[in-house]
Amino acid sequence: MEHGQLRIADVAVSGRRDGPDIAEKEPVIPGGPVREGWPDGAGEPAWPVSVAEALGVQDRLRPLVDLVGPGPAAPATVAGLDVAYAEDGDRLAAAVTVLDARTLQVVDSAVATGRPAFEYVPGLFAFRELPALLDALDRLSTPPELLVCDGHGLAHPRRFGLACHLGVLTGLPAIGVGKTPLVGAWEPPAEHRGAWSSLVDGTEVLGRVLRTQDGVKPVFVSVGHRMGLENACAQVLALAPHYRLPETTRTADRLCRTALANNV
DNA sequence: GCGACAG
DNA sequence: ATCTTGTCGC
Repeated sequence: MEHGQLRIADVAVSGRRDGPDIAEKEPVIPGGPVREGWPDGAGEPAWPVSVAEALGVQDRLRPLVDLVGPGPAAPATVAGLDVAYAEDGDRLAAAVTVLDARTLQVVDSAVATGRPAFEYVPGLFAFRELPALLDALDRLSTPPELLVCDGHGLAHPRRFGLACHLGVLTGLPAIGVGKTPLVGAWEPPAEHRGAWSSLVDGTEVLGRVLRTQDGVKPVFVSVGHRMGLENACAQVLALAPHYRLPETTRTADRLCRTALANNV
């Protein structure tokens, strides 16, 4: 599956490298951009290398998020994405597993290895894993109908978390499922599976705190792209019939870990 | 000014 | 994310 087939948005993904403030231009990753052939804008770098550039990228892509689409009510295939890091944090493996939405069986999968593409900065987390995740998506034989991301979507300081970024870049419906909160206020939902409470920032609803199993810690669900919050939660519940996390993330997690262990 | 802070 | 020991519970 080529980037073209994924319909990577034809937009500038990077930030401008020329700026007045020298201090803010310091590369976050020594050596600069790590990805070649990125669908960058005219004359612009392949990937942001500083915090200032990354913030600029988010600001530019944020308007491209589709908040209208309710999303597929009954997707045939759902993909889970996750990344595992080596102990030294020098190497990583990204995995995508595609499940049959009805049987929850893995019908396709792919792995890509690489290096973290950015320093870990809360709010800029996506820039670390995106290149490897897109590489893995490229290796699938068929595009999935929905992406379930390990991290937040709209529940982000600038309303553009990993799930939004991945959704915009691929054009696919995407939802974010975080294990811990990043932003927003919330109250613990009732103890039973399916119970939820709103994750809010003032009057703005960022997502939902959803209990996927009786008595277990809830997960944080937010819209990524081309999905409605109600539908997103329904999909997550359907994907988590027995465990706290959706089967999509569980299978992807196992795949990238074993891949990392086998140096594959 | 001092914490908090997806993975 | 990753490192860690035992422990509580089904």
